[in-house]
Amino acid sequence: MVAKTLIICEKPAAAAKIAVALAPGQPEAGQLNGVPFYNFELEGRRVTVVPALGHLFVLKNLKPLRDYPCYEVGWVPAYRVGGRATRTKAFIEAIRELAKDATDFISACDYDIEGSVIAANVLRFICGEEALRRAKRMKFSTLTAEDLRQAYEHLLPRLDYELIEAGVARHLLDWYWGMNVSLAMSTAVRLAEQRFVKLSAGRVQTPTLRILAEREREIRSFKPEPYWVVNLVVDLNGMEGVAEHVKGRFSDRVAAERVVAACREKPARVFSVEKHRQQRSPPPPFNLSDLQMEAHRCLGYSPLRTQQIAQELYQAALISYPRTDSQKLPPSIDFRRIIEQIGSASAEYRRPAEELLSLPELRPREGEKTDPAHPAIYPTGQRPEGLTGQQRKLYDLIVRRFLSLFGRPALLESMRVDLDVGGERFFIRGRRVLEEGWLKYYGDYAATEEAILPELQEGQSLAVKEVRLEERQTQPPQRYNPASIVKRMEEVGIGTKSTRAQIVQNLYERGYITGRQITVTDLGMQVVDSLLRYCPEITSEELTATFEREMDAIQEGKKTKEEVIERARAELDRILAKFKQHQLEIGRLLAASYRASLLKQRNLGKCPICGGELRLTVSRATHKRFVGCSNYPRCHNSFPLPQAGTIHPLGEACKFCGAPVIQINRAGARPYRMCLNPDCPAKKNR
DNA sequence: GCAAGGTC
Repeated sequence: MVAKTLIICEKPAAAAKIAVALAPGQPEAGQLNGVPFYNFELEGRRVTVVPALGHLFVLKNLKPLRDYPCYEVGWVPAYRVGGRATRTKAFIEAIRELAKDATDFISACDYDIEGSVIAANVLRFICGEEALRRAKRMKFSTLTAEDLRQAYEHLLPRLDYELIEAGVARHLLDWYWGMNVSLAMSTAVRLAEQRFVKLSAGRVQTPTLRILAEREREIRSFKPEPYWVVNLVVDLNGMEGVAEHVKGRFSDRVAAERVVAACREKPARVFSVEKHRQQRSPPPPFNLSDLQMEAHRCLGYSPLRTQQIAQELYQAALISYPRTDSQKLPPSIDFRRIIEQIGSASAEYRRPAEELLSLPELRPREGEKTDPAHPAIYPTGQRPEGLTGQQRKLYDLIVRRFLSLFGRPALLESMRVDLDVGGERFFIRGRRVLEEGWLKYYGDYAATEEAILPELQEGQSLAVKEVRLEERQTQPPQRYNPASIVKRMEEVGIGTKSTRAQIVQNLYERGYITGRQITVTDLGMQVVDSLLRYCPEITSEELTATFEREMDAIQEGKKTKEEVIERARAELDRILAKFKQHQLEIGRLLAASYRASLLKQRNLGKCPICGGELRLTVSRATHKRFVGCSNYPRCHNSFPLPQAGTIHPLGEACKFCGAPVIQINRAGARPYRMCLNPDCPAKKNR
């Protein structure tokens, strides 16, 4: 029998690249139940390259989760857990079939902790312990043909068992902490109130919730304080301008009034005119989190939505791999070809593409961040066809960002004019673009607001149209939105590029947070409070850091997986025992805040007639939903509602009639906003 | 039912 090597890859795209790189000619491509694989001969051996689909095996409790602590878990095929990952069944079966006559095995998954676990589980559970023991390892950091061939020629003689052990420990620790604390909270509510509420906690989700809860507390306890500003409306050679007093905020009204009095009936004299020129370089290439931030800012997409659309564009071969941290684009990418193709595919990119192609050299701006496996996100140049509206917009953002990278820096001129009025000093700033550079390629996404001031001379006298005293209030800190909290998670080092957006989404689904400007619900606040008291470890990003140190120790052979697991169990035993002692009290608090959150969720706004709460209500007679007043039967105010879709209060009053505004989300339709009042004057003219 | 991590 001819020897046969089975090369196991992390994903289909990697399998294709590895096969093409290693095969002497064109590899023979096959399929088993929709799972691609590749055959070729190399130095007298048969080689088969087959992909996994990420993790094909996941941890599952071995007996029903009735009580905690529970540490009995094992690996099972991913398709057997929940209704998801159904495709993994075909992958497991295809690998089993292709492994039948294999004599040698190579792991060619990503050389990181998860990739090592993916390959090890495939080997152990599909190919057998013997295969796991004898398998060799391809080690590469990019999927270029050159790197892949090198990795094959210099095969590591064994798997990195320490890395695998570290990876398995990570899975177990996350399961132990997450499942047990989640189970403890749900059990507490069930025992205290005989009802089930799906509650969860985890190494990443709980510190994230805590960050949001701390911001919520700052906002709730914020006491706005008044302050005053003095503004000067002046005539700048025929153009109206508003100058600000150099002192900025006056905490004392009397002092501000004195300034106003000092300026009254006096002309303004131009005291000084300062101009500065500054260059602004293009922003770096997109990695996933930068794309998520920018798509939120420019297009209003949630990070999860952006990730989904980017995945679709990747699968349509329009952009490179989106789950990357890298802000770098290696010169091996054929920038000239890509820009040519972008320019010829669409009229709107033709001019920018032609301009860039006329440059002597195409060198992109790069950022600092790197990724071991993938470059930054860039368009492939393939002609887009049949895109949905959202896909088209995200693609446009990616293309324009890419083109911007090659543009010259923009040249901006900023101007500061200081004015003197009766001995009081004011200033006004202007800004204009002298050379557009990359800004014109980034188009509307480049937010450079110009404020062009006319030429003014020192000593020149200007007419003062008005001296304004304005009372303002200090503002509470800004709320996070889904994009900024994902960014914050990245900064504090929790979650991964692939999971952060989903974890934030889970916080919404648990009812812990709500709104695009994120508000933490009573339930979310109580979850954080309870855990801060009884399991503070899980509320801190330090737990991730601790895990990472433990993983490093296992990789370096300083600790064994068993020691690490044993210590975690002992710590959890102690924490969970304390939790259990107080579970009735914890359960009552959690249940009470859960009820309060549900009630608030039904509140859509104030009743314009009696000042009560307008509430989402279901009619006993017809089972249809409508909006009723909390003061019923004293107040009979009510509004009809559309019967399909989910309803979200926006906390705003209609500009035209004062009724609360709601948003309706329907599957397959774009969310729309409406005010509750069917007789609103704004609806009359349609 | 309950995590976090890979993937399409």
